[in-house]
Amino acid sequence: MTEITADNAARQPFMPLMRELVRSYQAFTAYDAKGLKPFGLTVPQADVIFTLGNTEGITFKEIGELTLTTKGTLTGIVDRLEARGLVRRVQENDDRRRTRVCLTAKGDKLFRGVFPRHIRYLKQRFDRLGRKEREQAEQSLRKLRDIFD
Amino acid sequence: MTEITADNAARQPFMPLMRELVRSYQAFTAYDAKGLKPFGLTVPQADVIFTLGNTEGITFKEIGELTLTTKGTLTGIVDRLEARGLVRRVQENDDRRRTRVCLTAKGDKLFRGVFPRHIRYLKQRFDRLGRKEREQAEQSLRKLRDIFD
DNA sequence: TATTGTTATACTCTATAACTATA
DNA sequence: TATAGTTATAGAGTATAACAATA
Repeated sequence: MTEITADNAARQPFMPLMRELVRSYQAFTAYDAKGLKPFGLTVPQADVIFTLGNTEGITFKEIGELTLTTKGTLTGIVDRLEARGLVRRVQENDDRRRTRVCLTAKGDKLFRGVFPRHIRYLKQRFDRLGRKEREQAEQSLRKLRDIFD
Repeated sequence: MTEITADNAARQPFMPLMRELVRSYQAFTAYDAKGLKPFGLTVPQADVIFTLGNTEGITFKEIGELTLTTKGTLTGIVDRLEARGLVRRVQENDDRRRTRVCLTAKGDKLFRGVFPRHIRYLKQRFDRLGRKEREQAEQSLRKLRDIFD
């Protein structure tokens, strides 16, 4: 058990794993963002649109839980989507504190046009992994997530 | 080979892997940012400070390559670190287009104080993985990165 | 001409905390 | 009192492209 100093810290056995996690996410998200850009969507915006797709609308709270976005941030994202006419806010009647966010017709049209195309775009890369590799990666990432949750 | 539509897209076999990649990174980076906050460092700022540690200074170009940050963004990050007296810019003599960024004495002190502590903080969590799991995760993430590079 | 880094623009996202209205 | 969402504050990071200095 040697002490951790500034000089030897970088040699901790988990450092390569941490680096790979960060760099692989950066590489993925850059590719993801690039594919969404032509549709005028940022990654967090697309996350919301894709979450709302094929639903009757979801409350802010639920969207926040699904996308790991805090409520203040989500208000801004939804504001921008609403300004573009892609979603609308609907007050719930049974509990008037709640607001459901729904895709508009225009938003649904975008969802149906963009989502499958974007999935194909991502699939091009993910398909370079074999089934076994994919399952292995999925399992490893799940463990990694558990560590930090 | 069925067509990908908005309705079945979410059932593509790579979707769980993608979700795990994003969520595990989000969980990690939230923990990471929380540990850096008391030192007044953001994640990208710490990335730069840690990259500069134990070096004689590195050029913008190299830092950008190591941290995957574009030059315009890096200028801003370095500006903020310089304003706090943690780094300084040094013009290179052999090629005067290049600027090396170095830790100041204050920056080095911060590096030596924060880096080992932060590594221990991260290690607490990463050590919950066994050696085998860690190596497996590292290997999977490397493959994942290759796909998007 | 090509490269290094800066500047300008214009946003988007972020955390945080106080606030409003409902329950 | 607690919860859902908004607002206010104050950055920080981002992409992009034009730019200056140097090679």
